[in-house]
Amino acid sequence: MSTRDTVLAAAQRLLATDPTAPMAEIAAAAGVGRATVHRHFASREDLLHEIGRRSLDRWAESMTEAGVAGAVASADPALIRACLDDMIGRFVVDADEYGIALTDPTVVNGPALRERADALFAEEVTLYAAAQAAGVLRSDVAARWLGHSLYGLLVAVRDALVAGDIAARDAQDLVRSTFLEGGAAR
Amino acid sequence: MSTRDTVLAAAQRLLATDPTAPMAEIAAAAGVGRATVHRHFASREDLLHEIGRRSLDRWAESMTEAGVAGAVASADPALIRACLDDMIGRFVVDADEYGIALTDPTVVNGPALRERADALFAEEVTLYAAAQAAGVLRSDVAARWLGHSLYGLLVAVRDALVAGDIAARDAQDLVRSTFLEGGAAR
DNA sequence: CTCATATGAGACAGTGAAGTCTCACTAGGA
DNA sequence: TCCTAGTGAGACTTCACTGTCTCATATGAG
Repeated sequence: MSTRDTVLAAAQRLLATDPTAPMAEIAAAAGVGRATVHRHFASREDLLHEIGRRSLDRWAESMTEAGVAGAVASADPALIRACLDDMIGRFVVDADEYGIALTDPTVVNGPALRERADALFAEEVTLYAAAQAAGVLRSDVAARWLGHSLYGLLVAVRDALVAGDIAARDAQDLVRSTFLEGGAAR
Repeated sequence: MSTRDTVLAAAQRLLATDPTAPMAEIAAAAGVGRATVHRHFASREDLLHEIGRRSLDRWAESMTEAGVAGAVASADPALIRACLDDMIGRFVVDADEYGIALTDPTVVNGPALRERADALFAEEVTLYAAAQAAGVLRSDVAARWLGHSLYGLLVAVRDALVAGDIAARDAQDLVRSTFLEGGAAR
């Protein structure tokens, strides 16, 4: 792994728990001199921006790999449901690695990133809308609300993992099950 | 409203979206001089601590008013369900007014606040556990996970409101319904 | 009116982090 | 061997924020 990637990885890990961690700490966590960090990222903002960009890349990638576009186009309930399960699983993994961007406004800072995040969310919502049309998801709530609620569950996973209340291997099924079936007894 | 309360309210509102907002911005948002803020709160940490304390107060108050202790003691499914609905509604209102700062390390900073937050969460979880025992909530997931997922939905509400995707008056029912029934079609 | 209290505005110094720069060292290729 | 690129360490400047202070002003009670 290149020095640049080492720094990025360390920064992602560190900033997830402390978004205000100074550059010196990030450098130390990466096992690198402070000057070296600045050789690869002109400013702190540059570093944050790059993390945000990568997070969005991963988000887009996960939707592509889950076959969101195809599932939406198919309008097939079984395919949509499978795509949904797949995508949720990928999101849980992503959130674990790229979790910072979840709640921190300092990461997705620029208007360009903001706009791209909105576009990705809109793409994600097309799946929810298709799922509603196909009878997979309920239609009495806004498709965008379903998107927000899944996002909220990803935040919940992070908190639960930090608190040690769930096992990492259970996270995916927990989110899928809670997102789809809720918490009420059957 | 006293100047002190004005500052606190402004700080809560501002710090909910930007926990690093400088004192000058907080003062400006409160329509007050920077020196005045320092007259009421010796340091920034004091201010944050007070916000954290008040938020936890409100949390505790909401659980008391919802009758959590009584519902748990009763073990009555109907009462527990009513208490749950009541509590969720209060939490949605609280989250709107007090921000979601309860997991932000910059707000809940001291070990004392941290400990109290843990205790309150534990108290909340007793309701989920009682609900599981009474057949109101599903028992195949950890009670603490249910707590985290509700918190996640509160985050979702905030985001959805900011994005303009839901109406404030729908928030309570949306959270109740999503928390209990999930997003799958019936 | 008089006075006490609270405030706004602004000046001030201290602090910590960001960013720049230099210099010496190391590894690897020509 | 020599040279180049990348690095660590550290000095240094700049800057934003914090916290303190002073002084003039407003407001309300007596």
